[in-house]
Amino acid sequence: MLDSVDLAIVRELQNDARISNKNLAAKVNLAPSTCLERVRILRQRGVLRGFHADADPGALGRPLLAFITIRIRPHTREIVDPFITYTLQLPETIALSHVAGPDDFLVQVAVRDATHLKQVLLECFTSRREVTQLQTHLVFSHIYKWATDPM
Amino acid sequence: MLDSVDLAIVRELQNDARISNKNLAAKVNLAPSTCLERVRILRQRGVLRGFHADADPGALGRPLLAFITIRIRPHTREIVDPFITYTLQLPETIALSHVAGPDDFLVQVAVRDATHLKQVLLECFTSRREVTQLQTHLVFSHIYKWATDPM
DNA sequence: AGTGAAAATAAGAACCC
DNA sequence: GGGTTCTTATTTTCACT
Repeated sequence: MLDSVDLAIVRELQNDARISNKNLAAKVNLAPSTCLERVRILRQRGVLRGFHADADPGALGRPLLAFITIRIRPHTREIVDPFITYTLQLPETIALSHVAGPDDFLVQVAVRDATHLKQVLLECFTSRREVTQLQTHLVFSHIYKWATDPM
Repeated sequence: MLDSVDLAIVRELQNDARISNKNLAAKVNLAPSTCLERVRILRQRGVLRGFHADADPGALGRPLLAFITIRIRPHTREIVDPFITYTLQLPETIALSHVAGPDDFLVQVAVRDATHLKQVLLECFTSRREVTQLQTHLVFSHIYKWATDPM
């Protein structure tokens, strides 16, 4: 499906999405026009889903990160779907994972401080009837590997 | 610190890091040269930390995502630091969070299939002496909100 | 800080191998 | 599928406000 040149293109764009097509082409040993076409196809096929700036949450007034594991009951579509919609609409929510395991959801939030976190937990989550259990993991440090390693 | 124009620039780049400077300038009502300078300063100040392509893990041969919560003992620097280094070096690791809460670490992994996941769990984590407890959450769906909502 | 115009550079299209 | 060239567009610098 993806050849080594495609993988190289993806890797470069994972590391720097704002690299110019000319530079990208040079890095992967292609002519600019060929490289442009490859990128276009990768986007069209959904291999490259988007390009996003990574902004410091602290600079944006949300220095505190936390993971919240949540169990809800009953775990039916009628309860699950509205819960997902509700959680995603919260400005504090950064990411939401629907998971199988000890918990049902893993919500990542970015907040101003501990008071703000408490408020989100109590007012947004524990107050909801379907939420039966909730655990909070305060994030000390978070490292994201933007580029996928080869297997 | 950041005025509303800076916030608008950050928001646009979070949504599309490959937007041209010309278009970005038009969206935030600045001249291209002014916009370019603002972006330069935002990068220099560390507000914008980088720009990354979001690639489909499935297309890269890792369709299965999982969160692994890990407790280690003892929780001392001599044990913690090597554990972090070790985990980050695993090709399957996508993200690592050092957290306070019921668990010590939250590791996000991308794997080929259930067999690969089992292998990672058994060979990479449970086999390590410092790992005292481990729980796996298989990810059904994962939604990431790239742009930070205003508070 | 912000702008507009000029020079340098890159993108994108047409065409060929 | 890949490359070269050419036209168009964008980026980036700089003198000025």
